[in-house]
Amino acid sequence: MSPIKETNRRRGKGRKKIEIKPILNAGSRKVCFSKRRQGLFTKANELCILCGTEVVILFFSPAGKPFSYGHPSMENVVDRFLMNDGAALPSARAIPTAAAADHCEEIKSSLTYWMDCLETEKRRRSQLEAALKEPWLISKPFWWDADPSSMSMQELVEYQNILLQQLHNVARAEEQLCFPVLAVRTNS
Amino acid sequence: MSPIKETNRRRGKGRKKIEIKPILNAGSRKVCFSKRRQGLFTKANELCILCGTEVVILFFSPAGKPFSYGHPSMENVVDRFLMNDGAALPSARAIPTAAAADHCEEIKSSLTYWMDCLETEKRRRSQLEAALKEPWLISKPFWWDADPSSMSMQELVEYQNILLQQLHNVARAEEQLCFPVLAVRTNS
DNA sequence: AACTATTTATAAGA
DNA sequence: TTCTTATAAATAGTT
Repeated sequence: MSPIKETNRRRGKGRKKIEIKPILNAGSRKVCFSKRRQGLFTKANELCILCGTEVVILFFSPAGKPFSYGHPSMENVVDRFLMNDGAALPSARAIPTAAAADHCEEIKSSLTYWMDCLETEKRRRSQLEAALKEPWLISKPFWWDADPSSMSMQELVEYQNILLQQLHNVARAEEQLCFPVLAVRTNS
Repeated sequence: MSPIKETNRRRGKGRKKIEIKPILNAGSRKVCFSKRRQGLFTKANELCILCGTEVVILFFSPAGKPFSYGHPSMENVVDRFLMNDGAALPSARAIPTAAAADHCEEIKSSLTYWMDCLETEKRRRSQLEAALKEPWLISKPFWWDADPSSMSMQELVEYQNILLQQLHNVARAEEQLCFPVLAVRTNS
């Protein structure tokens, strides 16, 4: 009857329930990430306003890009958070807002001390990481997306083996789906 | 007929739309905070699993109590984040010997920063040491790693394609390493 | 803490 | 990417 734009009717098929598990497809993963990142920030913001909460959210996208949300500001909250843990360093907590020059020297020497400790820790950590020798396994959330062009030959071979092993697992899983009885027999 | 507990029926009157503004009543604020904190953590966790994202959330309750959520671990993400931003804090290393009161705040925040780095380094080192002692932790890339035996056929095929593509990439990378000249020619 | 009527978030599809 | 829509999920108010 009416010249309703039928073309624009019933376009989406609506939300389906999804299982919470890794999204294999990189495109879908990216879309999901964008939507949910926004949702998370919105929720965090509402919480701040409703309850007067201070919040910081830090994260890395699937592509490794860092994001942050902070209210009132990232530094502020991180700072307060660390101050809470910082019982180990009383001088850091005792600084009045208007800092006295006396305290400044004290803080400065603390700083030097802690920076030295940090250097030592970093050195130890590097050694350990070198021992692990599988940086592409450690740094990539979805290891099968790792970039081979930046790997050494040794890494390539190790990575290749893992890929082949996983392909094998996939093939077995496919057999199980197609011929469950045969598969069971094969296993026994 | 049935001894249904009519007493317990239709008790709530359902959700109302609320304006996002500070909740004045302390009791209501606390309840709201509890519910939404849980919601925020749930969302963060889903994002981690779905997209392989690393996330940290820090915040303070209205009562000033600190909370944190982190996946894979708070330290890990804060660590990566700060490492990334680290260039933004050059002053920390360049503290002048004669410190002015003006610089006190700056130094203080640097101190907090470096203490944080130290903590994360220490924890990270513990993790690595633990991993070294347990080879099975290393050979299993991640706990969320795709398990073919629980995939549908469609997922299996998609995963298989990703793996095959990646194997192809690995093979090319190996060629590049072995015969750089040939590889260049192939590309032109 | 448990219950629901609603609002809100979001998976799929265009 | 952005929009739409059906539906799943979160949650405000109440008990």
